[in-house]
Amino acid sequence: MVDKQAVELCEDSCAGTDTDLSTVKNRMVDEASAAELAEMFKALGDPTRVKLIGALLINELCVHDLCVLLDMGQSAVSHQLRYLRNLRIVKRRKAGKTVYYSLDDAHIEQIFSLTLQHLKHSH
Amino acid sequence: MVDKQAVELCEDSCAGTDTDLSTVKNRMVDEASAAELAEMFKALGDPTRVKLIGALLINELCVHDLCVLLDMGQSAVSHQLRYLRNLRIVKRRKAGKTVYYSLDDAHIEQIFSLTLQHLKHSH
DNA sequence: TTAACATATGAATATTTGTTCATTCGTTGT
DNA sequence: ACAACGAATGAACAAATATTCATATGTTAA
Repeated sequence: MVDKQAVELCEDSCAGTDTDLSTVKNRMVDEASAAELAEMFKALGDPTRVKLIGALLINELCVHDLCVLLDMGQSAVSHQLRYLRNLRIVKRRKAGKTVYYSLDDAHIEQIFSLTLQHLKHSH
Repeated sequence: MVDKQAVELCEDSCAGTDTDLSTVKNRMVDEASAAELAEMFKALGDPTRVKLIGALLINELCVHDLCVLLDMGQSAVSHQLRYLRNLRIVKRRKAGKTVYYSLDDAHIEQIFSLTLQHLKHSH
């Protein structure tokens, strides 16, 4: 009872922001969408993967070239490429021994460059 | 020597993709930008923070209300809000005992909704 | 088949991260 | 001053993560 009252007191005070909580709750992103969004952003939330995507934004490239460009071990690069591939951010094409990677998702480029712009315009 | 040749052989084979590595390297996102991009995306790469932002996208809200909306402890919410505030994704306004949070960055909304669209249109 | 090579993968490890718990900091009302 | 409340914080812990190492695939050439 004491607890409930405390909650209500706060809800009252916050009602001053012109909407009540149930309205916000209804318009909020649902659990599933939140999870998907987070999963997507998490994939982009690592310097190595950002660089991989940044490189593939310019050109289709094989694993070895990505290793040279990022100055990283082959295994590490391969693991991250698999990660990106599982999320369909990146796709691969085999040609003999070498495997070429490229972006699988046009939206990534938009999201990527939109955020790049944002960073440039925020001193 | 043997190693160098191996590298060159691979570079040769990859030259077939119409650009050479030095050209790609020059056009690639630099280390600093990659780090900033990753930092930004990492902030968005967690379900809790996605939900927080999702709620604040609709309305300015106090910590307690966010706790109720997300069904989470006050401490956890507060920690995540600080995280978002350090990256200037979110800002706060004090009013007596309660602190109201809102989005600090218009770009976030763009990035957020662009990615939401993307998720909706990918079966 | 054998050797050489490009890539993939599993296990191990060190680091990072999200939440909880306990406590503290400010503010308001008594 | 005191108690009550909303929010912030630091330490601790469990879970997730990125890289390395060693090894395994699969492909090509000899």
